Amino acid sequence: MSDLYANCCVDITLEELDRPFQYRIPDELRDKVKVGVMVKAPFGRGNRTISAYVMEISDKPSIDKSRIKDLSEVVENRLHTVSDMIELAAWIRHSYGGTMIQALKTVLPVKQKVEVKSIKYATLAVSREEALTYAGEFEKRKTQLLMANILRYMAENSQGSEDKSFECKKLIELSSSSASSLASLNRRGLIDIREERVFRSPILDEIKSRGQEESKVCLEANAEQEEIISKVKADFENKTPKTYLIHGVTGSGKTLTYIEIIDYYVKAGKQVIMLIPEIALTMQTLTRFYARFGERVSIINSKMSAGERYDQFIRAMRGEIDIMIGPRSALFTPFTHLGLIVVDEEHETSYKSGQVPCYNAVETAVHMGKLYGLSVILGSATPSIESYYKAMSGEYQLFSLDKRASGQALPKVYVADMRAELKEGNRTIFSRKLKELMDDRLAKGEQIMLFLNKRGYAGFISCRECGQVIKCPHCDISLTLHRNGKMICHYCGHEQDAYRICPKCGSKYITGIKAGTQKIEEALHTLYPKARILRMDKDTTKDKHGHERILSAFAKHEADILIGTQMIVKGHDFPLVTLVGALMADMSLYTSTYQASERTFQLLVQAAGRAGRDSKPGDVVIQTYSPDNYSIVASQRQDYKAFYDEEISFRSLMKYPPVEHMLTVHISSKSVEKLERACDDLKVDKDLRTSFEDLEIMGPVKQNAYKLDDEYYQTMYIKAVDRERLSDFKDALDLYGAEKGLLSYIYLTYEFD
DNA sequence: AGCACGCCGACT
DNA sequence: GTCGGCGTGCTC
Repeated sequence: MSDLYANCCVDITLEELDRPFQYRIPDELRDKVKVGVMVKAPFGRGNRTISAYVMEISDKPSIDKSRIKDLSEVVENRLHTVSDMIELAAWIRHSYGGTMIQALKTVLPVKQKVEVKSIKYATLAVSREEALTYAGEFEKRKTQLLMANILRYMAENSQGSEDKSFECKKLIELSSSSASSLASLNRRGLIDIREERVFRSPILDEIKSRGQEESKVCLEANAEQEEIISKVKADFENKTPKTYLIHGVTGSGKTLTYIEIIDYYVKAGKQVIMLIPEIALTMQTLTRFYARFGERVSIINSKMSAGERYDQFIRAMRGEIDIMIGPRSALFTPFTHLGLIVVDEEHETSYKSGQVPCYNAVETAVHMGKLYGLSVILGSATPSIESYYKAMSGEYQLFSLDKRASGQALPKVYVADMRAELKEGNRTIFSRKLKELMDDRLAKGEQIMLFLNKRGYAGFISCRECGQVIKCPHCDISLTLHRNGKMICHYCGHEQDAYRICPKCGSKYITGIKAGTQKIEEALHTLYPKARILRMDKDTTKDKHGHERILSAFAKHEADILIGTQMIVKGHDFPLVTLVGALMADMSLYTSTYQASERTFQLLVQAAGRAGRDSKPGDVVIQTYSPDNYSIVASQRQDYKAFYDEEISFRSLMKYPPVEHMLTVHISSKSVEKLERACDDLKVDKDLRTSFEDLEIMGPVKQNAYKLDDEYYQTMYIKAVDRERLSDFKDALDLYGAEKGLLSYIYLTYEFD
């Protein structure tokens, strides 16, 4: 019998090793080795044992037979995953970067080894004086200079505290020595090396059950909902599954629609994954699913340990459950008869992973739909521009739910023009309309939420008299004020002196805007000495459960007014809140990203949705310096379509996604000089530019936070009509870095759209 | 990443 | 000679 070979992906996260390695399958392992299984194999000169995943099995060797080693063993008792998952991992690697092993690990239901991420620390094992003596001797011998460097550095930097510890990686850098000299010192017993496990900080504990049940859940689908349900059913029966986008205003009964469709799939013997932003994983939603599907539903969340999550995956694999509900990681539940993926609140940013590979769960779900022939339903009250654009172009089928299921009216929204308030002598933070409504609610004993939009506060410059915000003439993105008195665009690098007077109206009230939740609290105290006020921001939520403590206190009506930033507008239901004030609503309009308007609109619509959830009607006051801006106007009318039309014409004019595609390249280094030299070279490199003439390449330019954690950053933006060209550019840039030998001290990270 | 190999200066 | 630090190169 001829030999069989396994092409494996080794479990070492390193660019150079990100390619298949081939091993011979020994006869006794033949029936155990399958695509997707985890194996142990000898690797490197020392034949140390490493883990690997089998990607492919073939009968011919791809390199000289003598160089191929045997697999040592198959790691059993793990979930074997179908080759589909490997294809998916390959797509994730290609689309979002990183190494294959990183992509595989996000996709495969592997019992993560309790995040064995650890940091090593070194401590002097001898006194400072002795260390210096040793260093002197090492220097004398002229051959152990690096060890001397380390000792000297440690001795000099541990004044005062005797057993100060140094992070090994940094120590090596700062004392310009090497890993082997550090190991040598350890062997000699001059230093101690201690390893400390680092646990990733879990996503804020925000899901604690609220305990209040939704009183009137409509159990019957109405005509609007029924139309969606029957259309999706029909597509399923005709075996033409599609991707659908449901645009439904708050309270229009999206969840009921999902439940009906899910029920249909489950009855047809299919399994379902439902993604929910972590923040919205409340008891309210979950109890509805339990009520309908009972034990056939499972939930995973970030509070669960790796082991608990793994157990749920095993249940899914065995077919013990039909529905998995969870955050983005639930997307990779290893169902064997998956038929449908639902993504609720699809516009939420938490669907983008923060770690490599930075996959977007919405895009990935849609891709999985195509790959495996699944129906995919995306739902939101404020769909992302990307998704709506795809719905408009016919890639997704669009459904709208325009009416509230209960027939209740949407809150009344007022816009307060803060320029007019100033002109008419009101110098306080609150507009007269907001003040009037606050008086009223406090008198009635109803609750108020004040939402301070601080998102992306980055020192942009605006005129308090006319509301003019200074923007880049090339990018239509607000300029940021730097300490040196210059205004800079960090997309294209445009730079000019800061204005002293407003270029539009000549007013001298042109400044960077400042405000904070404390200021608002103080103002409220003066205005309403008797009102009970809660403030939620970084200061008041420092301790572990600060967040929940404040929210539950407010829910119990222990306060009349809640002040906070973004964190108070998402997913919390407070039935007694009948007034929402959005202060500085336009703040997020001028962040330096092309999504500024989209974020603003979404935030305002969501904030507005907090008012009048119960029987009493709600009011909303939006305070702004730019009442004419389309995101403000559209959010006042709660008119998504109007907002979308304006926004998409802006995006196509400026060639921003989704009309065209954009790649952000972060270039970083520990050394300023090396970074600047490399970036200057890059700016003028002909080869790269001539082979990518069809792309618009901007930068590299210095970032706003130029230095971060001892690392210096510059950024490049590349725009292209075709997304594939951006992937090409990424590969070319990687190659450029490798050829010029830059990669040892310069890091490149990529971000698409 | 982590290991072995080999160069080269220093010391017996 | 030979010991050992430290840079280099490679991994099926």
